[in-house]
Amino acid sequence: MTSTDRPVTARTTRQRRAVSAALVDITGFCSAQEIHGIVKGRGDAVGLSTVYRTLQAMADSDEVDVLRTDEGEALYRRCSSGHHHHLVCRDCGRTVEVEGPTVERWADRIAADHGFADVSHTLEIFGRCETCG
Amino acid sequence: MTSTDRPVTARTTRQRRAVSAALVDITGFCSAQEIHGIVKGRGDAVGLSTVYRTLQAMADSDEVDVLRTDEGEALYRRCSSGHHHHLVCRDCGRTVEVEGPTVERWADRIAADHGFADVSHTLEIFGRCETCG
DNA sequence: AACTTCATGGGAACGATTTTCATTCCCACA
DNA sequence: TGTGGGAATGAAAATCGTTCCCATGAAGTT
Repeated sequence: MTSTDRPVTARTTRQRRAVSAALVDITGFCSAQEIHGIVKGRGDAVGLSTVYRTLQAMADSDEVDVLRTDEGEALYRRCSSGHHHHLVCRDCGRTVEVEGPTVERWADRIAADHGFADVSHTLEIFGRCETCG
Repeated sequence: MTSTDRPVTARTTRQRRAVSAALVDITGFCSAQEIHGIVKGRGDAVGLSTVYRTLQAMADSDEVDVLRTDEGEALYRRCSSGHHHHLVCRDCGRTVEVEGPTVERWADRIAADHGFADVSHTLEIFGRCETCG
């Protein structure tokens, strides 16, 4: 009785390969539509719905990171596994993955102090990188 | 030559008062539509567009905090001024404003280490509060 | 090759938010 | 107290990212 019954087996299709390939060449975060554009620009024809589905699946299995624009748009980027945060350039989108035992501890502590359990958090840092200085 | 030319004078209207009043009674974060519902439920008729506009204006002048659902929906809540973050209960929406010199410094430092300037960040902590335990 | 199940894609559907624009309302000033 | 005009309102239409539907095509299995 799984909540969302996803397929038993995951298949390797041309479309999924195309999306993965596009993600490799991306340095910063991209929206689903941008990724769709990149894939299409390469001559690989992939439906927009498929791009969304694939990206979502990859997010579920932690193959990509997702973050949200101020306007609520979802941005994707392939990532290393494990818990980490991002330092994103406001101008060029360049992204650096950062880890922070300090913040993790801080967040957990604050939450505990207030009697909150089962804690998680979101944290993104924005700025302008050297190149865009 | 201001980028977005907003009105010279801000007027006090019945609608804005209604939205402000609704915000006072809210403990956690609410969506614009929920706030619209609350206002309407009280008998004050206010257009949805107006609620959106008012909330946005209040956000611009830091009278309310805005955060985004995982699904990208905007949630509003009145707040104290100054830079702070939130500890939000996943179940009941109860919110605690928290300050964290530690994180602020950490974020600035990380950014500086990577050559990023003009730094800002977003941080929200989620958990389950005692009452919902 | 036959078959079963999953995946695809194009367009319709959705839902939150924004815009449009004709109408109504504040409010500074006469 | 009256009034002019910019500001605010709201109903409906427009946006726009994202998801759903479902007939058709492809993967992997036997």
